Amino acid sequence: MGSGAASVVLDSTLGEESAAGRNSKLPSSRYKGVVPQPNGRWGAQIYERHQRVWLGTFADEVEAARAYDVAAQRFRGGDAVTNFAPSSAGDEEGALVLDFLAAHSKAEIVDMLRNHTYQDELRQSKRAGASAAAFGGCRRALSYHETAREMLFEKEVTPSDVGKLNRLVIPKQHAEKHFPLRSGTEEACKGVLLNFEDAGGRVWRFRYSYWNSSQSYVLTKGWIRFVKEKNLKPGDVIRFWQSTGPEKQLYIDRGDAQSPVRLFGVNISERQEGGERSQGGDGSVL
DNA sequence: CTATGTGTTGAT
DNA sequence: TCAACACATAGG
Repeated sequence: MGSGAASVVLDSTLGEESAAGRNSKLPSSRYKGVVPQPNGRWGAQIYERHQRVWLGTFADEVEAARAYDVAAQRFRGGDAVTNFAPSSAGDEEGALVLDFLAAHSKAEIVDMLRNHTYQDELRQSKRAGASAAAFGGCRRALSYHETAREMLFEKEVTPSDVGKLNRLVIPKQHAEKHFPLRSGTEEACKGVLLNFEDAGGRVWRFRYSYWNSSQSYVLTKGWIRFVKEKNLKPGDVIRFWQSTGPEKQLYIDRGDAQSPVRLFGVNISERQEGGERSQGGDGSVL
């Protein structure tokens, strides 16, 4: 529970009382649209037409404040009062966000916030949007090192991933999102060949398929060669990327080799305003 | 049982 | 519109 981050700002009017009244008052949030929950978590809410619209609960107060900001901008437009710097059409990143908000109904946005899937959905839309933009604009082909790309996901490889099983398990969640296989078809059964480019520009070809026996998505043929070549050890992190252009070239590289995340020359790997996130898996930076 | 979200009220 | 507070109830 008590995430250390939240500073305990005790109401000065409270003093030291409440010896009898066991229920000390809940701490108010410093953020608009954020309300404390009895269990130490934080709720987000926005009002519309005299009615409260619940935006979900969050472990992190700042995350709740962000959720409110998203809703505020969708519900009330560009001049909405927000906790943190609102997305502006001025910068590329902000324009993307605004487009995304405009493209979805209020109910959809609320749903994403309540389910904590907003970040994921937004990132997905960025991928599509970037492709579309690249189609429209007349730009020369980008060379390898200039290619705009975006990280899809990363995995800390397990002993079995780099062992004698000659396969890498791709976490189901990520596999189904980024490398969908039409189940039931021969595509899912026999698998498909996927090409990945590494940091050195070398192309690796892996067979990608679904194993019914273990209900997992795996990279098989070609994988062990990559392991040996890169000297992958258990605990190493590998990352999967995809170019944001229309070619949708896939990339793979080691996690430490931190290459910058760029989207048309704008570094989008920086944090937005505000704090950190700690929740499970998804909430990543992008 | 706990966590979530609603009913409701008084304030701004 | 907003948040504080109490508490019903959703959900594991």
